Amino acid sequence: MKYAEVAVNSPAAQRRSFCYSVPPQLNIEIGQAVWVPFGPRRLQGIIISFSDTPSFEETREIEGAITSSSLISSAHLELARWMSSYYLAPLFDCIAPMLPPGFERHVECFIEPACTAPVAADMDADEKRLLDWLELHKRARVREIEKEWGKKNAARMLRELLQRGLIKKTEQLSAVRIKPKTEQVLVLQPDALRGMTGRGMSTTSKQDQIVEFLRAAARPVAAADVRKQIKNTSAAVRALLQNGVIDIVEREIRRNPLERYSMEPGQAHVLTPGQEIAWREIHAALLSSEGTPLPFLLQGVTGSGKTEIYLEALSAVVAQGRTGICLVPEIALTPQTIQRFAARFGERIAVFHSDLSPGEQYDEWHRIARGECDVVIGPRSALFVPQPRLGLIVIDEEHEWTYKQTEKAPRYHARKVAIRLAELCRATVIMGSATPDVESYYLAQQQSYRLITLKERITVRGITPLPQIQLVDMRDELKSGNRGIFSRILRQNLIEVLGRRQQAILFLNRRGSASFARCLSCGYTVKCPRCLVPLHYHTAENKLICHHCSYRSMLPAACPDCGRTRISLYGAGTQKVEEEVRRLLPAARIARWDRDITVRRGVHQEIMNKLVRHDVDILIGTQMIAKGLDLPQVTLAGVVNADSGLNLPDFRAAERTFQLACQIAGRAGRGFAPGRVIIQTYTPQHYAIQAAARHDYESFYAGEIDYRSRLGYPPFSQLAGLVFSHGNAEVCGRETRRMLQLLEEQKQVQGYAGLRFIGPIPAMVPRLRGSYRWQIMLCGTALSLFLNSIKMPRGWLIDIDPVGVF
DNA sequence: AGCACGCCGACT
DNA sequence: GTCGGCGTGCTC
Repeated sequence: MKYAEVAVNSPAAQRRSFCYSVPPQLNIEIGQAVWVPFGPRRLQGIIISFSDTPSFEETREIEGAITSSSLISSAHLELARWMSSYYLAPLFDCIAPMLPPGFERHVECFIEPACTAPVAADMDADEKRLLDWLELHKRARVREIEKEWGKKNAARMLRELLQRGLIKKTEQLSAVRIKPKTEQVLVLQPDALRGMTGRGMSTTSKQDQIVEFLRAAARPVAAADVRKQIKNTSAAVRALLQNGVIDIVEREIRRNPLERYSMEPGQAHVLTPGQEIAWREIHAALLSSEGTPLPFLLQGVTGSGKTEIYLEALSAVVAQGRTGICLVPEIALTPQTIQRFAARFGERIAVFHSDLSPGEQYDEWHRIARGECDVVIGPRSALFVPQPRLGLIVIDEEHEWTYKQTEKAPRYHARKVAIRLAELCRATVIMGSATPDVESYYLAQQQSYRLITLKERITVRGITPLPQIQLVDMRDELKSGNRGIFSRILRQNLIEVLGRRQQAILFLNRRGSASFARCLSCGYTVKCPRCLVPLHYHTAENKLICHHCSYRSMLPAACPDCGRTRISLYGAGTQKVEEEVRRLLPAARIARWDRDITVRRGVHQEIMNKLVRHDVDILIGTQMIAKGLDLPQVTLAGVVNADSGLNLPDFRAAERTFQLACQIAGRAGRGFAPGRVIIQTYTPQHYAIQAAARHDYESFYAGEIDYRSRLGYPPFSQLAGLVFSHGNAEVCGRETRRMLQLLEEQKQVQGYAGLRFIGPIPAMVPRLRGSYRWQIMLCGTALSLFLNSIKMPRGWLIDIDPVGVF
């Protein structure tokens, strides 16, 4: 007897696999998908290994194969196992992103009336109504009944009626939602053609027109295309089919997401001497065949030609007969990048992301699996496409936090997973950024990565210096009685830009903007007396709370610093900025670009087009506009509130602020006119602000790494976040305190030195979907290993290496 | 997730 | 007394 370890698609499975016996007649391999019995139902599972001895006493049998061959390569399976153990995530959840789109299917439950005559005596009115309703519908989904009668009520009634044998429960697999798309093709039958000519072609009947059209095309033509050329063809086509003149066959067609992008073939750029030096080093590593090369960290300011290096490297890998993956932070914001890739690789690229229709995803995945794509571009999930012979993974803008999955398990970081995957495939990794993640830069300093720097910025003006940055101390504005959003100098510059018929970008750091208290007189932000971090305002309790030590206080009536009673919750939204600009410059054409207005598909493109056509003078937006915009007419970039992000209860706040300020600075002066950047701040002395103003990554890094080492934050330690959610606030508090005690005990038992716990404190989002949320932070080393030894009850969520706050 | 079981408070 | 909420354990 043969046994198989199966990763089953059930939250109950968690990180375990389940052992099943393999029926002798069933021929299956590792990585194949199977149906397995699991409790009372059937689930999808993936075979992860075989053995001759069962790892469980009473195994059940695999019911059958879903696919005829393996879906997952051994490298990917190994990657999934590693992710499961490192991120403490269910094994199946780690495999799921590697499966073909539309693969996951669940069993639906149906209810139908049983044949037995109902005994009316012991039924209530609702139950009678339900039976009548079922009699009418014959067969209904449990979901529908729940919707009609309410979840709890439905569950109770169904249980009782089922027990009394008045209804039957049946199961059925949910329908396959994604299939290959096909079209009907008209094929001219060669011998039938002779008969036609014999009959004379003088008439221009519909039939003749169609035959003539097909003959001219000299190949099978889609019925839809014929219909487009010749109107009202259906009767004629039917007749031709009946007479055997043509045949109609189904042909599989590809849904091509690249059709949305224009694909003008582009020429390979000539590398500048600076790029040439960088490229030579990477090229040498790509050619070398000894083991896995060290990952590259390519540091270069906006416009220094990182993309050109990526393209060169991918071309070189493709020339070796291998393939590449290029990760981008957010696909919707990178049409220009995709266009450049399409120009270089033409049809042999694939775009893979969740905005594609399910059909497009399906087609792209299978194209990739067949080895038809040299390069796959996509967000973090594109890392898991079945790219054969993977030779290179590019991670563009590697510092971006979109590379961390936070909302669902596995809460992985694409950078870390990419490096692990590259090890397994002996592939190279190139990470690029103008402002590398401090942790990445540290690893480069430690020689774990190879650092390559591109220093020159290239625009249409040739090698161009970065735009001049001016810091504006907003406290001075307050002192001189200006309580507006804009400083006098920013106002002046906006007016000038409009006068010169150029464009401006106004950037607003909205994260946490309304959630801390600031004195309007002196600019002081209310801080925790114990931890000195800004207190965070929680609407639910109407209190300020410290996210380090749970200190609480009311909103102070007077400023603790200057004593005046001008404390208020600080924050200005994009709408407010827009109003202000309209008041200030009534003639300006303004566009707003943030999360609120970009839910609809195509809105990005709409705004982009307007900007390019110069139908917009001033663009106002949040983080979203900091990235990727390449508009030559933009000569002014204003950061309205550079330091509002600095006050977030997040040790990466300074890093974020620096990165955003640098990115914004990169937006201005990309055309023929030089650009200007104005940064408004209440803390001009802060090293992140100072460094950003000088475009000085090195000095930012020096300040930041010093801060991190003093506080023992990453890269000098590892973090893990534990979040507990529960409908009852009391239970939440109790359970998190119990967990903290358990953690402390385990720390003692296992002798973990240098491990500390922060919390329990309410999560940043203290209530979510009716549940209260509390969190505990762990700061130490080898946290996956440590947490592995702790039993996590229901309701806990684990985030290893969290980015941002919960 | 779903389901069964068992424990306590609120009622006929 | 018992109905039903909710916490807990189990699924190869």
